[in-house]
Amino acid sequence: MSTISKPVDAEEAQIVERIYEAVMDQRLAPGAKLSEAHLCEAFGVGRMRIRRSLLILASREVVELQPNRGAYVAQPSAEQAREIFEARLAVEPSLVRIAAQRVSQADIAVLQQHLENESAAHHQGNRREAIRLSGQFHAAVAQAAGNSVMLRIVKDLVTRSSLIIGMYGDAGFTNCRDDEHTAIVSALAAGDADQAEALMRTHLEHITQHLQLERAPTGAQDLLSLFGAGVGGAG
Amino acid sequence: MSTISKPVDAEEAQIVERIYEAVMDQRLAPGAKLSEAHLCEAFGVGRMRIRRSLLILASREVVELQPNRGAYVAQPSAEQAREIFEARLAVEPSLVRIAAQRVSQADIAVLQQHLENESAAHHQGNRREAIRLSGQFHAAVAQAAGNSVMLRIVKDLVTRSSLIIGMYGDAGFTNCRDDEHTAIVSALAAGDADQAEALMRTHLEHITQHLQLERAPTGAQDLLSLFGAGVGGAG
DNA sequence: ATCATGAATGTTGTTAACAATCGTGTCAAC
DNA sequence: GTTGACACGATTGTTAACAACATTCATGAT
Repeated sequence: MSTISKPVDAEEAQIVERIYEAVMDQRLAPGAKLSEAHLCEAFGVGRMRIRRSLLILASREVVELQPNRGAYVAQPSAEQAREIFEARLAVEPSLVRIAAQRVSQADIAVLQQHLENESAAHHQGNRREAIRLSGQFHAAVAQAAGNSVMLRIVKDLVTRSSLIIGMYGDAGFTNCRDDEHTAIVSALAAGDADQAEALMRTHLEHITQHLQLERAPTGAQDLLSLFGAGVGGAG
Repeated sequence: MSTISKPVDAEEAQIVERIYEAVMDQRLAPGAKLSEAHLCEAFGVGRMRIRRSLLILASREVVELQPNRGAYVAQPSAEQAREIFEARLAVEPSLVRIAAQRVSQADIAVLQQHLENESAAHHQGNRREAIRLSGQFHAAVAQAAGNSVMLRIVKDLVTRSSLIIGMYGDAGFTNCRDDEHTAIVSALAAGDADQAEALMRTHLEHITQHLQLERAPTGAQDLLSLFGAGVGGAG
């Protein structure tokens, strides 16, 4: 819907954007390998473009670049997960408050359309689309707030949240409950900044509560992260 | 003092970090050209490293990459400046609240040492150092809050704030008034989250008030941005 | 004198070949 | 049967040369 910026080149921005979306709707699982050659083939571009795109994604911590080993979709640690949701809790309530003070009718219409799309995806059982839209809702709020700087911040946080939910979330549990989204939009439409902020806060808390950060993360790299640091233990 | 992360390579991270600092203490003015060849010479590395570093900096919007023209230190527009300070106002009060709930004695000691350094730089008339430290103070708060995700966000915002102050700030006015920093640290030491948050909010508002966003930005590219679009004027 | 034109120069962007590293599979030894 | 070493294949990292583009300066015409 919106390229957040122009990382120097339109074609390159598109590659970054598509990988972003693939991470967001969990087509790319945490730890998935992103081979240069495969990406070159997939996008039909030279290796240089892919490398640059991967570097951008790495600088946003959506992928991890392991020297001489390649690029992998990031696997946020439990600590990083905590920090990311703490950051969202610090940013998004303030953000929705700003949005409440500034939304136009057109913005409200966009958000309501978004809610309908979410609902439709849910009823159609289109899980991927539901996840993607439920994440994009938070970016849509940032857009309604009219602050592209915060939009980028939120978008990065939401994308990494998708990874976290994929690793630590209850199986089958989607990003957000859409009825909570509906309530937020209602508060925005009513211009009730206090309620919008409160609803966003509880919404984010609900998401956090459905994480099991103490659980060993699911994925390929478990043994590495478990045993990589040393052999110490209670034995 | 702290490399925020490991963008794939230590040497590369150092280049990025040093350019960051040069922007922060206004050794690199907004609009300054960053020639690849010059940077290669300055850092003693190959062109590839420089290009990667510039790409990272561009993805953080600290430099702007103009196709076929080169890399320039970013020149935030008035609108971007508004968004950046709005973002800081949304993030940093919450951040200092978190810090108040979590700081250790060691963190307080670090912050107080920082205040002394700021004060010393002021009294010695070391303007660059004063500017740099006054920006780094906000990053130090993020570090005290124990959230590296928010640390990076704040660091990016503060760095871009330096550019904004360089373009729209009163001449000779430094980033922050250090006595306000002192008050914030006092509130943190007392564990008074409410006051810390309030102080940070007013502090940021004070900075914003000393900007003149409607003024034509100062800088090297003035003539281009002023006359690029047309010849109109009061002859 | 001013402006347009065009070559010359310097800078950036791209490509391809080469070097280095890592993972894997095989084979021998214990 | 398991373990270790070794060589092979594959992937990433680096370098250098080349191409494309923009800027600048000189030249000449109006």
